[in-house]
Amino acid sequence: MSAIRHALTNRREDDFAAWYQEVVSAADMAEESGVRGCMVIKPWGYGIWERMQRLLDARIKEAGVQNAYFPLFIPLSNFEREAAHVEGFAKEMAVVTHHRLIADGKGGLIPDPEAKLEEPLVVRPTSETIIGDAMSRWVQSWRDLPLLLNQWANVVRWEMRTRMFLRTAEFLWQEGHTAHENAENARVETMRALEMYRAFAEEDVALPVIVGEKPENERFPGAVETWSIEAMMQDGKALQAGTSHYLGTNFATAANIRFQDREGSQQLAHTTSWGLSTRMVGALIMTHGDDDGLRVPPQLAPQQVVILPMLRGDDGDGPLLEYCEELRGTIAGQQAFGEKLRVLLDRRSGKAAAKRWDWVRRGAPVIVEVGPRDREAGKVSMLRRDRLWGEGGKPGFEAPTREEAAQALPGMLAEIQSGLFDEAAVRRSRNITRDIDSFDALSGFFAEDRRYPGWAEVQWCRPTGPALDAVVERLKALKLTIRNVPVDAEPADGACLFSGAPATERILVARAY
RNA sequence: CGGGGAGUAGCGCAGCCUGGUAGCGCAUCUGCUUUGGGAGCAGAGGGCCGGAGGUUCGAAUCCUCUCUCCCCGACCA
Repeated sequence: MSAIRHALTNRREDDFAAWYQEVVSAADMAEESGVRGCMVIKPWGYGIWERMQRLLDARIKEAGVQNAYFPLFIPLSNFEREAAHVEGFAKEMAVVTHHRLIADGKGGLIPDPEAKLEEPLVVRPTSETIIGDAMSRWVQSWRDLPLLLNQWANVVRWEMRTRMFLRTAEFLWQEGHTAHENAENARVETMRALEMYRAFAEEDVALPVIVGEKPENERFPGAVETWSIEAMMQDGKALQAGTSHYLGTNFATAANIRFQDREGSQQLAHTTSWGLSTRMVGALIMTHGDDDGLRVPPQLAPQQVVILPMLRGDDGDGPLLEYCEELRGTIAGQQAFGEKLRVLLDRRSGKAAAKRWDWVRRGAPVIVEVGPRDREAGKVSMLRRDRLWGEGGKPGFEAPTREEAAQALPGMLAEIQSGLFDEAAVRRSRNITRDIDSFDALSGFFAEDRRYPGWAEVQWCRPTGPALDAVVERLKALKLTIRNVPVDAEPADGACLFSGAPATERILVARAY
């Protein structure tokens, strides 16, 4: 046993679910709201989401996609138009039926029966239908295409079982919606968005992902093809971190998105949609968190450096704060990742040593503590969140001069960013097995007592219809799902794990969130 | 939505079985001491016990309903 006294009470290896919840609250990210499945996202958690928004939004705009905003409410008749879409979402819709409340005579309020809506409105679970409606008006000619739109919005899906950030009834996301002249162009856009998500996940979130196509049974309701990026959490489970769909002409047919082509005839547009949500914050926690709380990759940290003066409530505080303020200014003048460093001087009274653990739990990448002796020596005490523990179970402080510290920070933050990615990538590759060639071997690999089973990449022959259903059922008995067909996998060279027929491709099989 | 568990101070919990004016630890505030690594001592503040009904002289405690959270399952972009 180590002498380390961790900042959290739950250990990942003991109870991963309890640990996850402790991080969410101990890192001050979010809390329950009293409304089923809905959470309050607190400043530190929302600050991380805002960083995600900023970095992903830049990538979206770089691709020539424009932001717009569409209504929260969708007329029921509008939503009804695409059959598969309806079937996929109808079970989890919030519906608005009245527009006024009246007193119930017992001190409460009830919906006014006189104020019933002629047509109910549904709260968007996603916006294909209402954006399709707009597109049908905006698209008249081939010259109007491609139409590339995105919106940052909240959506509501009445989930039966919710978990903070991972599956909430209301969540925040961006949804891209594009319309194109033909299938090829739409497919190119589908893959562009997918690659954008991969780059965002790996470069900004430090989250290694596997890019691939979802099997038929996992497709978005109404899609022709669904693609995903899949990430491995520290308990070995998979999390879908972003998806991109080629919708064919399904939604164009439903919404009547037609245009006159170059030859003068009417054509249906081919559309795509792609989304990434606050679920990514959950992925961040379960990938980079440790037994002392969250570790935020510097690219996403609302504050990359936190300065903690050792205040004593005496005459020494003034000069010390002055020294820290100068340090803050010097650091803020530095750049990392092409942006000014985000640095906070935490002036709250109280011992630095006590406040330190707040910032450790929140996962600020670098903590700089400064005491009177540091000031006299022109130094600081620096602590990296990714190398928290030093010798003897004590925090691993370093003591550079103030100038050295400021100069070292940009490189240090870049190192932390890539270090977090490398750590996650190593863990993932260590936990993907590729040598399973029978269903029995698969069962054994995912036996109940295996705490961290990881993922299996196996070969199959891409069955469809009832044959696929049978495969899905067999996997379900092992609590497994097909995550995707990785685009980077080796070609098949053996037999299908399920049918014994010659395999056509490799799939990723895992337990999932 | 089915099975199980839980809601009492900011956080973690005891009290409930056997009804009698609400308690502990941490945190907070005040004072003194301490002062380079998650301080010590003393004192203080803070809760209509998730909510609504009911039983009772009296309900955190017993009964009914309801809301929310957690775990397992079903469902699931």
